[in-house]
Amino acid sequence: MRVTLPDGSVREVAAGSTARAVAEGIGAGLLRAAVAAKVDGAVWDLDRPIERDVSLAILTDRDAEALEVLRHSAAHVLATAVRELFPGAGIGFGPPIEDGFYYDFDVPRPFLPEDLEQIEARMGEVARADYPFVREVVDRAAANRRFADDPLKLERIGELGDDETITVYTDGPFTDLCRGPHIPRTGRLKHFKLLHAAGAYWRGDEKRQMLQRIYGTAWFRKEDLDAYLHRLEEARKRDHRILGRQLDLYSISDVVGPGLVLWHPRGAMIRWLLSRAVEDDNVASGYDLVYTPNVTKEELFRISGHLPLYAANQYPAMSAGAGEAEDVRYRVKPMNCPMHALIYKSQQRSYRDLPIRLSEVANVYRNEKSGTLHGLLRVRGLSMDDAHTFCTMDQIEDEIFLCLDQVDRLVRTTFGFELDFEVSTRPEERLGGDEIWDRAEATLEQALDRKGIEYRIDEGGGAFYGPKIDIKFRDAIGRVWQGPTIQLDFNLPERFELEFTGPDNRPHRPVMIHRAIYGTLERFTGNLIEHFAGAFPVWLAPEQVRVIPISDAQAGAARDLARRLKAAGLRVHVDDRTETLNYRIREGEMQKVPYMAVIGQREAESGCLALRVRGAGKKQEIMSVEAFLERIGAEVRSKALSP
RNA sequence: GCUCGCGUAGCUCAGUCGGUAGAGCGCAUCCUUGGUAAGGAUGAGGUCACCGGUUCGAUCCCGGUCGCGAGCUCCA
Repeated sequence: MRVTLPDGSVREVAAGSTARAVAEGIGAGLLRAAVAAKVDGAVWDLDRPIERDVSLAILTDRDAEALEVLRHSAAHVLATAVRELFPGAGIGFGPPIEDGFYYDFDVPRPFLPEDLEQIEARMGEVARADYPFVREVVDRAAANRRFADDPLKLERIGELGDDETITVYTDGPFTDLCRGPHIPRTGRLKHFKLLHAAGAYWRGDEKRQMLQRIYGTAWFRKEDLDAYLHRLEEARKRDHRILGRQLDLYSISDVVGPGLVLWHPRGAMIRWLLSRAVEDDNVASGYDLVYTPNVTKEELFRISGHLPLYAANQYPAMSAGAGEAEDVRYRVKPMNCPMHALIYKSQQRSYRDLPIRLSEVANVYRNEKSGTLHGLLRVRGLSMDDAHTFCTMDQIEDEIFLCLDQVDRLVRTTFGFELDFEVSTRPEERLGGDEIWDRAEATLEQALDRKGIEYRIDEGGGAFYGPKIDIKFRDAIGRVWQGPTIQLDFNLPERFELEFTGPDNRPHRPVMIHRAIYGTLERFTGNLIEHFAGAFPVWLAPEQVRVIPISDAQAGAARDLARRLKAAGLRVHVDDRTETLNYRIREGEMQKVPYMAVIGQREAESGCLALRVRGAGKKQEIMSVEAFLERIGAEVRSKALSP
């Protein structure tokens, strides 16, 4: 039997040999590091016999796929411990996930933090017992017998096709229905931690029973585990809900309602600067600005087709205004597109008028489920930087290109975010013929190709009314957020009977493109708070300079300086409270003000300032006011990312 | 929306096995006029989320409501 290794070399081994034997033959170091094997592209257990000629790669603790194997095995060890401590616990699924694993259990009461400690300790014992993970192929009858007491597993077995091999894995006292593969022995699991428990519906279906899910993480090296836990800690410290309060950016009041944001002056400044940035870019890019009402007759959403489909997400209807018929109902708008469509429709359009690009930073309200609300990231009152382009099929590519340009400027360049593109294609149920979809999908891809952008394809992930481009971005600590979307729409033009007159003097239907760059100002601001950990770049900082006189004697000079800086368009405060210098410096640092200009006797006399740069510690620079203005002015103009 | 947990001063949190509460920060006043991350003193501030029940008595026990958190689900 011939085994081909990744370097192209071929080894002759006896049929029924294992990947472990091959690794052993190559070297003791590789054997020690070996976790699993890749056999003809599929991940296998190290000890699974190989019966035919294959290509084989040994997966070591440096391979991402090996880490998945470890985590999946950690889930089994977790289940092993739970089964011992909570006999009779039903077992659901226990997959590896990004950064860890979970396992769902059917138990009479939820797990408490004390339970997790106990379970984690027991997991350690299971790991140290160094049980082998034993793979067995069983037939359906045997599987059903073995899991007779586990209805959740029986359900899964019932779904397996007749052509599928059913395997079970046993580690010590615990046997689980599982496709595998696993680490060879539980002793390989050394660095892990249980993180938290929460309810989770069986198969994610809220109509089905709720299981208790335990989340954990596992790594090959202690440093990796520590780094991950540190990353969690770091993320906690960057939480925009905490920073939002500390920096006095926004609040959400019970009295106003959940998911409805009160923007305080400092947060409002950030929001205003962001919306100005996108509006400036819109105008420069050839969009027209429009404004539309916050409430409309419900009829509008009947025409658009959002009722009844979307009604659950809308605030309930209110009755008509004074003097109108009782049965006229109004709704707060959850989106702008129908109104923009009506602006399009307000006059006859010629193909010569297209594309027509309408943009609006607008408040819309969506009655999101209470459980989904989360600080600024998930709200009910949304400020969308919305735009709708009406164009011909032939113009789509250029219009998409324009959107991608905006994304590039406003998101990638301005904030240094790495972007990740995904094209979602036609779903099963859709509007419009294949010919239109072929063209539309190809056009999206052409625009991306033309811009030299790499992208993934989410096959069948598009909306019923058109394909789209989803753009995700990665923040300073590696977290991925949903960013801009560019969505084609064949439906709304249909429903509103939008037309333009073509060169053939006949009516044609335009295509609509929905697009948001920031998405919503709430979410994007929340992302930025976490990305910058509250330390906004100078152009975006609500307070750019804090002027601090050392003693009362310099208060006048400090106010003069502040006046000069404000005249140059800067956002400046003077902190001349009767607190010590140390105290005021500390407060300025904690408020993350990018620059503090300290004015003592020497500076007051020489017309200079002692500049303290945020985060730079004791280092200070004495400079003239002119030099400072030049420096900060350049940073604001260029939207510099530091300090 | 569902499951579980939580809700004490503006903030962060102690505490009360049922007898109406405490710290630090912040705030106010006074002293200190300070050269780069907390100078000192005094003081004000709480129907212990809200409604109902049990009890001689509830912030504490029970039920409900609202809000928050972790998830599930969904999405910008």
